[in-house]
Amino acid sequence: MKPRTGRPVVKITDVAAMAGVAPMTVSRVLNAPERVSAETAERVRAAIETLGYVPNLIAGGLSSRRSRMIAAVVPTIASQLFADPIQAFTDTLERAGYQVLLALSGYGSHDEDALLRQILSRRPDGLLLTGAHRSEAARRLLTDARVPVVEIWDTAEEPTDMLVGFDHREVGAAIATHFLRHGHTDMAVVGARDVRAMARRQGFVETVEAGGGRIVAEHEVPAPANIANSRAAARTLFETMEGPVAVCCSSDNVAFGVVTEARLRGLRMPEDVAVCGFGDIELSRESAPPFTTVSVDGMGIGRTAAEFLLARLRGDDSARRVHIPFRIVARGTE
Amino acid sequence: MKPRTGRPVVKITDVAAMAGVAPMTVSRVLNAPERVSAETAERVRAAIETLGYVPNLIAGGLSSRRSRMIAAVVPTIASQLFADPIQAFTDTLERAGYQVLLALSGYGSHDEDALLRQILSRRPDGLLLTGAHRSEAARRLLTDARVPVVEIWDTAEEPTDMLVGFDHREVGAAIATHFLRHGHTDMAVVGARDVRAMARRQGFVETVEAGGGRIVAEHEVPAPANIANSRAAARTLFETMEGPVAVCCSSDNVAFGVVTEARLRGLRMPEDVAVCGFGDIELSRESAPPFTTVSVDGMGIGRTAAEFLLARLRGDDSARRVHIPFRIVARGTE
DNA sequence: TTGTAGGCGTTATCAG
DNA sequence: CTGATAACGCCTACAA
Repeated sequence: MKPRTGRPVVKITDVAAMAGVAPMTVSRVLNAPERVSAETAERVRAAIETLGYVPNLIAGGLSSRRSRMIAAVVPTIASQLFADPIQAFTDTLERAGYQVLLALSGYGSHDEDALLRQILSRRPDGLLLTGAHRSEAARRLLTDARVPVVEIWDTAEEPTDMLVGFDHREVGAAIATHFLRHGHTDMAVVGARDVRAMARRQGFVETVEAGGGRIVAEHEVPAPANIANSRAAARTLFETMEGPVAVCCSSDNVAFGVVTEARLRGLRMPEDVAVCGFGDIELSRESAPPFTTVSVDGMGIGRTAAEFLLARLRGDDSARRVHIPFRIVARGTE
Repeated sequence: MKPRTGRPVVKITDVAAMAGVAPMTVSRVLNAPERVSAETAERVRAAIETLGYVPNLIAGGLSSRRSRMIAAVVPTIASQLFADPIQAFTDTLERAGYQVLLALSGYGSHDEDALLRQILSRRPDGLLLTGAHRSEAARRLLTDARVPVVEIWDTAEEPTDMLVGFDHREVGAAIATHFLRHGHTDMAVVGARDVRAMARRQGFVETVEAGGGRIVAEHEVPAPANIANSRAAARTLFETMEGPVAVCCSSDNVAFGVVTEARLRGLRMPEDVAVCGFGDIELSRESAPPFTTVSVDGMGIGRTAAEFLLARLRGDDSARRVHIPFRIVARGTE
């Protein structure tokens, strides 16, 4: 923006002048071609081509009050976890003529309100937020902005607006049940301490204890969990454990670290160490040995979230909230 | 955007009215607080607070001709490869008050022009592009738009504008030299066929042949290369090879696949199979065994690219082109 | 330090 | 099917 030298950037009036039509007609050729005669459209398109006109969506957005932009907030792209949802979300919206503004929030509770304010100042037509627990201030910000919002990857009693998620406590409980069913009683928890990992942990611990098992160790690694820290935690765990253990990991990265250390130590899986990850990223399937993990349909979540927003943008005001199923994929580490 | 119900979204005139000042004063409080008296600023801030005013950057951008937005185009976020550059780029620009619009281009030659046109229609104040080889049309689009552009992660005789990259052929050559120096003569190439991977491959092959070695096998996997396809390629390679081989992989994902298969087959590394990856992602360091790879300072690239853009935006018009060093990190697979 | 006037480039709306 | 006119909400430039 802001050309300094040479001729200024081409605008709609330039195209209109060259084609011998009103600016509004150029606009129509671009946004509603069916409402322009074929010959006129042809002339206009020729002018656009020779002038190299690129429409100014900032001006268009101000006038139409539609930015044709959807913002998506995810914690990080350093993990594979959110790659699928983002990709599916983006693809679906692009096909509908929207662009996605991707914002990274990090895991610490870096002032989400400030980030939202920044985003909202661009007047997105819709918003995807990861997680479903927001401050009152954030919720007010969002409702005041009157923007459709989809929260994904979590669940809450009262979502801000629309929701495409699952219950992390249930995930933890499912892992516990799975381990218990396979006869494990001594369990360990290794992982990060972000909100959702904590929810999974809680579900796991509760269910283990209710089922007659016990938690023999807990090891924390900083979020987002990397392999190095997870291996370190695993080493500590293996040095102190006194018998077979089933380990509930907060992500596949963590699980990979645990499996790797177990293998290097010659521990048998699942006899000595059972492991379950979370995420079902390629590594869980294609490393050796592959390991058991929780699979969530990330692409489905992304696509559904996009469709919910599109429906709302089409004027369909029904509330939309779905829970996406998850499942444990057993791959030999129990 | 486009509220339908209830009161309309608060705008600058509402704040001005409540604070008893002109709209311009509110604008100043937000954008140049030092030019407003403390008391006035206080009143204005109070009004902003109670009304929940969120500035409209679309309107502001149209007026000021600055979008305060920088667009970044990367092939994918499915690989860890670009996570560091993106993160560093984003962090640096955020500190300077810019937001980053992340766009994914994919690897196929999906019409880059169309993507650029879309992006430019938002009038970004600057652009980061991955790769340095563009069509003439794309270059014209970019120069006509008069936007500062940094190309990263590659090099070219005539970059579009600024450049923070390295020569992929040199990378391939360095791997070849490394293998040759360790006494390898029979080499294989496994990997994707995207532009830059091909450049590395070319540098590798040339240097191997010039150095008296020979290429005994080449295996292709679709881009972006995943572990599964890489393992499959490795299996084929190992079934057909007749002696020790040094394998040049197009990425760490590929190398992980090769190392995994080699380990499962009981092949010794590096005696039977030497492996070198590209990217130095955590997996190369923290999987077992760790493997040799090429390390590039991704964060440095991202930060430098951001700084180049910021300098240009400050009005400094000097050309900026740097080559970022890379190095081979030997980790035991030779 | 604060205010006024005008315009940024496009599209909604209504008229022809 | 096409055009004229008036916003859209803010900021530049200038004036007081």
